[in-house]
Amino acid sequence: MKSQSFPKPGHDHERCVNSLMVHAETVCRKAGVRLTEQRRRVLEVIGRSHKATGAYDVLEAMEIKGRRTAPITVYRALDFLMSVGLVHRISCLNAFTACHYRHEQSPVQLLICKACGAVGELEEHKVTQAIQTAAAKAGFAIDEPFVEVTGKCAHCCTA
Amino acid sequence: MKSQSFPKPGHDHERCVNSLMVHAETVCRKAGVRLTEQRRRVLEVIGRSHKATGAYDVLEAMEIKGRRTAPITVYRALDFLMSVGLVHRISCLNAFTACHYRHEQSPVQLLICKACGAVGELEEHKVTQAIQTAAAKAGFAIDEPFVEVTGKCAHCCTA
DNA sequence: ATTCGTAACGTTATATTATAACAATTTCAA
DNA sequence: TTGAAATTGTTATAATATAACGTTACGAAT
Ligand SMILES: [Zn+2]
Ligand SMILES: [Zn+2]
Ligand SMILES: [Zn+2]
Ligand SMILES: [Zn+2]
Repeated sequence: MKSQSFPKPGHDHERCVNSLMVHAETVCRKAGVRLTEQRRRVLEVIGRSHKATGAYDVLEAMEIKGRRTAPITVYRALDFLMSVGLVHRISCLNAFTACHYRHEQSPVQLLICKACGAVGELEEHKVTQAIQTAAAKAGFAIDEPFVEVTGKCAHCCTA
Repeated sequence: MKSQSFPKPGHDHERCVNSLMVHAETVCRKAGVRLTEQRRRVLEVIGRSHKATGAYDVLEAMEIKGRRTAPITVYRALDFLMSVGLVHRISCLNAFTACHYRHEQSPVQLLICKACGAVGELEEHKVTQAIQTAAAKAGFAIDEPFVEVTGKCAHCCTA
């Protein structure tokens, strides 16, 4: 029901980043897990935009003076961040996006704008329920529903 | 609305394959596109099971006397088969599955059984509509909705 | 039947994404 | 303090996908 719109172009993204990192601390503390330096760095990089970010883009962005960490380091951090819901995987792009919202692990629908690359999120119970109902009719017990929708966001539609 | 159930274990799969290939001919003829030898071979391999098949599994299965075609050949055939709706991509698995059904390009929901690996398909308008409604509320113009659901199929639930 | 443009395929090389295996280090609590 | 578990480092490799370009096959028009 709680429908999160796309971030406006030109918004103060610093605030998104700050809020994201504070939120991350909270989430991890509550869950009794550790937001280590590596995990924080990866989240920071992914959070720098609302677009999908590839694992190797993260890797590159984390590079300090030509010294880069190994891919596995990024993937490990990503796995962790996904496990606590701070990052979503966008499987149709083999990429990732930071979750700037506050849903609590309930299924999300990802909207991917092909024009500007931004990723929006919906948390529509009706969608989840429709899937649930349809699956049940087929006797299928849902583990996890992945909904990824490509298209054009509101800002790009009017532009 | 038209809900396709999972194929029963032990069903006569030869019939599925035959039907699939006949259907493929029809579809291609109607669309005025060519179901070439390579494309046919790729579809045959993927159609051999109701499971998700990786591109390199196809490649391996197409091998004749140690002579294997190049990956690009398989990917090209896959792109073609997807374009005419004879194959679906399962992006959460980086794999593909033959479409044994007769929906006409309308959005499909893929059900992936983690127990037996089988892939079922739904064509629930209610799901598509719920997504459409939710997206519209956010001002998002849908290009294509991808719905992939992992879980346990009816046969594996009772087993 | 010949010609010509396009679609399909072959060939080689390479890009991109992701994980395996095992050692070293850090953390936290008993 | 010390020992088990979690995290990270290091090296190597697996798995998935595409680029570039030349050749062949097909089908329509002359
Ligand atoms: Zn922002
Ligand atoms: Zn956009
Ligand atoms: Zn079958
Ligand atoms: Zn099953």
